[in-house]
Amino acid sequence: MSKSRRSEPKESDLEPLPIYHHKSKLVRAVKDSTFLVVTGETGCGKTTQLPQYLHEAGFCKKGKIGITQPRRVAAITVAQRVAQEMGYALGREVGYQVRFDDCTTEDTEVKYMTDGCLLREVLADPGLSQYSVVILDEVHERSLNTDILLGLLKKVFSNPDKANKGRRLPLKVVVMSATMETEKLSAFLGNCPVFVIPGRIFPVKCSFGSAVGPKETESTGYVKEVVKVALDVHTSEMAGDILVFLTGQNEIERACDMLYEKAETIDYRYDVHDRTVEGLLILPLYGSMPTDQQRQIFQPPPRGIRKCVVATNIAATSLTINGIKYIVDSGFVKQLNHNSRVGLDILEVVPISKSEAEQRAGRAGRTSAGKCFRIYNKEFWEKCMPEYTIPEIQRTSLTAVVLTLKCLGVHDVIRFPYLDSPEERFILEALKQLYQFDAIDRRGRVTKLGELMVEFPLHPGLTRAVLKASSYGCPDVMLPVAAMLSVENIFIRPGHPENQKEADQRHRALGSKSGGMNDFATLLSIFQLCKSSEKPSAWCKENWIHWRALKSAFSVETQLREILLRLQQRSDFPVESFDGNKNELFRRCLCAGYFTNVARRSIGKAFCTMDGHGSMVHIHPSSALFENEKDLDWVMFHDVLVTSKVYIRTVCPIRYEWVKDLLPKLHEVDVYELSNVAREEVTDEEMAKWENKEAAKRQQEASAEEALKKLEKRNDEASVSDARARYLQRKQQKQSKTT
DNA sequence: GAGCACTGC
Repeated sequence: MSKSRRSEPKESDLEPLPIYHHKSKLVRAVKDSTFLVVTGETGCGKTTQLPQYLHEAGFCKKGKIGITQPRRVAAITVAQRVAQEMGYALGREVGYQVRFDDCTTEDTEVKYMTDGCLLREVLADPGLSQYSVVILDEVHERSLNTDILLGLLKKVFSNPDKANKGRRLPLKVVVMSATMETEKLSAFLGNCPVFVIPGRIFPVKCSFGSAVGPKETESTGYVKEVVKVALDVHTSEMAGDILVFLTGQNEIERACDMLYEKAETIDYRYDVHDRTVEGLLILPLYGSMPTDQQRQIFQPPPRGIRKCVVATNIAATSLTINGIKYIVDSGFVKQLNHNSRVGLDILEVVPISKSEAEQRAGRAGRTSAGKCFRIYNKEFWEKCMPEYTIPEIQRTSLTAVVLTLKCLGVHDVIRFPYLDSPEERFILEALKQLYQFDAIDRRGRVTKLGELMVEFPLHPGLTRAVLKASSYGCPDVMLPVAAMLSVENIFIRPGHPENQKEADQRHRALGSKSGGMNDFATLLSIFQLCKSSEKPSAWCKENWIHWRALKSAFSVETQLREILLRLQQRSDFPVESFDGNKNELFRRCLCAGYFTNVARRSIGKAFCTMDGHGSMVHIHPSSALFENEKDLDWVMFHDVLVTSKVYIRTVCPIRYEWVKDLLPKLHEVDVYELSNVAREEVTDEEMAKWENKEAAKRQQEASAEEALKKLEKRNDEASVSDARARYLQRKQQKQSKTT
């Protein structure tokens, strides 16, 4: 470990990284206070260099340096590079840990990891006693896990004397962010010092278009506009590749078709500023694309050909393409938002934030100066685009988060120090759901079951079903289903109608192989058929199944099985017995996790949900139960999709008797009481008062049947029908545009 | 009668 080896910048570039000039001051700043905010644009070297400086300064003598990243690939590639720069073998002194891949040893001193991994570590060791420094990187991205870690570290180490008691070395916390919101971060961490490192990126000139105004938003056909602008760039700008931002697979394929058609009609050999642009290489890019196809994006185009990549937001942070000089920004993104009023996750197209627009523009300035063409106008920028993207913690279901916090001893989850607090009703909804799952009791305390549940990297409903099945001794049927439901969509639905027909037929056939009336059983049988087939990847191709998704389902299932085995060795693991038929047992176990997702047959083909909102829903055409509704009364479903109708997807029939005892639980909890419980420890007297009130209320709502009638009357589907109305309006406008 | 962005444990 010679000092000189590490103290020189190892970049092959002649110019040292900007951070190099601040080395000694930076190390001093870390030593001087518990919290430090470091800010610097991409390319300043903070992610790779700071841990090396701290290592050299002796921070690893009594603990590790841990650096979190929001993405797996980033954690792995950065660790590789740092190991190389320090002259160590990866996995020894410098290592990384991500799910399914732990490349560290006990002696690892500098450890890169995903934020989710560190959160898991905190659950096992809340004081992070192994670390001398924890660095949270990319904090400006506001990922759910990073936000929670930030709150936890603040809560624990705001009182460093107390928190560092018994530690060999006081813990240092460094929070790294691109330039935005640094004052806010510093204020959050008790006005801690901020260290600014200049960046090393090239200027990007941005211009606004005229196509999209605030009143038009997504209905204007921005796809067409984006295509037009991209072609303009192609025919009038100097050499350099183009990156176009759109929102989804469908749009991207449409845009590529249009570009292809129009680029063909362009007279080849365009004379642009004395350079010859011969043609355009059009490449789509989105997450569910096969990986080898994704790789093509990175190859330089043939001589004289301009590359035009049409991508989702995947190109904003996850993938970096070299040679991009021009950005065409649609101004929209597809985002999953949780709606607590109806208890649904709704995937919708929304305008991006100003900070996100800057991020997109920045993609053109990585290797040289660039240009960014925004298709929307200045008015749209000012009136429709928020300053910053709403952080994930404010637009996601918090059930799992609240359980995690409670297990970490954070009783008052409402007044937890969030950098940005979620709305109280999101938290109340989470508390209610945890209570329904028996994960917390009426006093808001974690139950034994809750302690088991937090161990699983799954949505709490899935975990509940897995634990139920395990207590009945049949985890083998539930683990694969839970795994299949927690990975990305496994069904391929191609764009071309002929292939579509074939894919649909294949999927339907897989459904009937498993009995024909249970989508969960279909998932189980796909898992088993593929696993036992001789050539699983060929089997997937034949059946229009995503092999990549299925592979990850296999790994998830293995992981879940290991966790379960470990937990079953505990003496208090629940054991129950059942002597009905297996098919029924399977569905009953699912109900334990999904009794909130139960619907009863209503007028026509519609079903009415029992979740307290009484929304009208329809079975999705991809379900095996579709068009077999006649004999159905009660069904249970996994997820909801809002498009032309409100659809439930992944469905199976159930019997009312199975959920009869669970349904009252949907109505008995008064969330406001629960929130008071969450705020403070209640006395026995208060508790008794509350329980009396609850009992009286239960008497009033004598049966679930009655509650059901009430619900059907309430017909409280306002938000859903709003969303549906917007969708129909958009569709209509789109149609009128095309005719 | 079909409209799924991206992460992460």
